[in-house]
Amino acid sequence: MQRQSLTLEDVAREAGVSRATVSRVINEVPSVDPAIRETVRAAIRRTGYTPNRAARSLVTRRAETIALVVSGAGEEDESAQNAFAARVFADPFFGRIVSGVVAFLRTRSMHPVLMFAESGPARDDVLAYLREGRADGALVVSTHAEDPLPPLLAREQVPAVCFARPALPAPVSYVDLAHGEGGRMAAQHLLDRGRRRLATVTGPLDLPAGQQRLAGFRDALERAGMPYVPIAEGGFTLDSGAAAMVRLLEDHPHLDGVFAANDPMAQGVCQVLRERGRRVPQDVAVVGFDDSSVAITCTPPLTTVRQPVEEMARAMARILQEHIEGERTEPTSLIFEPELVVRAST
Amino acid sequence: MQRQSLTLEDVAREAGVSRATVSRVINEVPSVDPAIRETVRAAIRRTGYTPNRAARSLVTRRAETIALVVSGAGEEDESAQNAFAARVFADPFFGRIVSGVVAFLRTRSMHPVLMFAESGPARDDVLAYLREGRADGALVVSTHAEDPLPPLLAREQVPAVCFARPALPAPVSYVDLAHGEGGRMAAQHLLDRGRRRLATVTGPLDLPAGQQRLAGFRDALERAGMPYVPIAEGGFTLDSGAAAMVRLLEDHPHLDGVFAANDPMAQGVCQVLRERGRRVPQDVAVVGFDDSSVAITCTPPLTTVRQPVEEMARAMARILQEHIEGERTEPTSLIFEPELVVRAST
DNA sequence: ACACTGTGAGAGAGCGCTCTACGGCGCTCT
DNA sequence: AGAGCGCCGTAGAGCGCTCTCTCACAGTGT
Repeated sequence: MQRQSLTLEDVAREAGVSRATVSRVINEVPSVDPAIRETVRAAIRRTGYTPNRAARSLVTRRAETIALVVSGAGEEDESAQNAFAARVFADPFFGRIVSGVVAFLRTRSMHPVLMFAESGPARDDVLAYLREGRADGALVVSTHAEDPLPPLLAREQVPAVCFARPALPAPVSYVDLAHGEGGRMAAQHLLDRGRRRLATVTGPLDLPAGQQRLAGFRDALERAGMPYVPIAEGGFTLDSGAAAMVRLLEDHPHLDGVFAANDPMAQGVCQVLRERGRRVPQDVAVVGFDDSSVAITCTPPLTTVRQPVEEMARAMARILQEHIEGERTEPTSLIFEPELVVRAST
Repeated sequence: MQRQSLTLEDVAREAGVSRATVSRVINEVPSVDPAIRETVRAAIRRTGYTPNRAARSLVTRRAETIALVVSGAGEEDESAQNAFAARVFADPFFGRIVSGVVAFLRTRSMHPVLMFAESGPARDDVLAYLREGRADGALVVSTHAEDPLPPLLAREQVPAVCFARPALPAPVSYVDLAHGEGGRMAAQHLLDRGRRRLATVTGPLDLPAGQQRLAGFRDALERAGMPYVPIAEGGFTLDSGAAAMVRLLEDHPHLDGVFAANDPMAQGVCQVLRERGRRVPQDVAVVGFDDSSVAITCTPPLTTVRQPVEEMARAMARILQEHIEGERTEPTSLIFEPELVVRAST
């Protein structure tokens, strides 16, 4: 690869100026004579010069790279580790996060390195990567509660921003959704549709998001004079949603409205309802959460509570950038409001 | 960040040896006295030293990073560009590719930078990134035919490996599936199930994968004495599959078997069939392609032709690594065999 | 006893860039 | 007219690492 042999020195010689002047032109330092600037630019074009990033990073101490970490709780088994990335991306949620992050970063000429921290060694890799200065900070998306990564990052004083409030206490910034508000909206919508025999399939209750969605849902019903609601806990997967629905139907065969704490579970709920001869939405109305792509491909398409994921991801990247630039030093939280998207399932 | 102030020099002083010796220990050069090696290791542990990657890259001319590029044909409109990443990851396919790539890279302590080259400027960014030496090579996944990126990479002599044979001729390595064989398997399976009035919803026919799947399907039917098969072209999306099925049913209301060239289209096919009163598989058997996650969540679960995507992605990463290391200099192709996964839709 | 090989550690020259000094120039101000 | 003050460029010192070259020393053969 002879493209590496071109250095600032070569361009400087070509343009008849010094190395430093070329560097100034490249870094757009204003105090350069416009005529000289043009000469240098022409020389750069002529030679096809591209600065070497490692050399620049060495002195600026900036990698212009951030780590985008998907962090799990600890998969012990090796095949589960290998499938981790595939499982993660099976949820359209992550694609939307990536989309938002990239949308922000590309305007700043920064780039994301994709890392998976699903086991202890993988977590150490992430930490080492940051410590080596290969990335300037980390964006963390946890798939499980009790993710040990945020506290570790905080301890190493690495700039970091989490998607969702970390369950383990750690002084890091995060963006999150007003999950409770989302649960409340789902309840209110079902009530507005005239449903009174409601139930909910919750997310994992060790996850703050799971708890808060349930709490908001309950809260709204309590205010409407319905303090007791049947609940069944799910695991945010289609199968777990289906299983939870089976349990609910056994005890409460006459229910007419279900709030599932995410869309895949709502799809499972719909499948079970249909198998048991209930029509959606005529007999039972179903509300999901997240507005992921399954909400649209589901039969029927799901009414769901939308998280502005892309916007949240963009904000997450922006806050990280501010931490890196030193414009922001204290951990910050930023909470977004959900939005109800009404489709055919209610 | 004072963690940057620790250098080789500090460790050398701490261990009472020279900088070079510490470097040797870190790079596991064998010709170091075991006793000294231990002393140095202890000093590294004591000080918590981590090498600075930029400095190392500067001299080794290795970034230990590869670009994982998702390349489109050219989205002009800005909001389409922003949604590109989300659309890409809506297809579980990419999650599986990422999974395979990461599985290989992590054993080599290399890392993937995620890049999207859906427009001209974005493509230039990718090229600049490689030229700056921030990545040692590129893994390219094209979403459209006529992707201009592979020839550009070839021209710049950047080590690169594509997922699927590039439509535009370029001397780059690639991994691919024996798509024709997959089409043949689908046809044979439908014939084995006793179906004789077959049709197919093809992929985009400007894409080699689309052409080859169709060609294989036709070939098998021709051998079975059925030279004419109704076809309708789709665009690899659910909606396009549904629309194609509508057209097929208009002209051929009595068909009893459909091969859709990917799973989302097969799902669209199933939806239309159900709406038009056909039971799947009793009245019409449906075969998909890819074995993506929709194949499982679809009603009914899809019989489909599976690509060993993770394995292909792993191989792609391995070949790239070999190119980077200089162990492999000529463009190489590696073709994988598909596998039929039988589920409820046939 | 001597040169001869081999082994392991140190010295030092960069890798390509940025950035702080500093110097020369022409201008204004007193 | 001389000092002062921008303004624009240049020189040169690193950033932290790798790696070649060199050298010291011990062990071997004659």
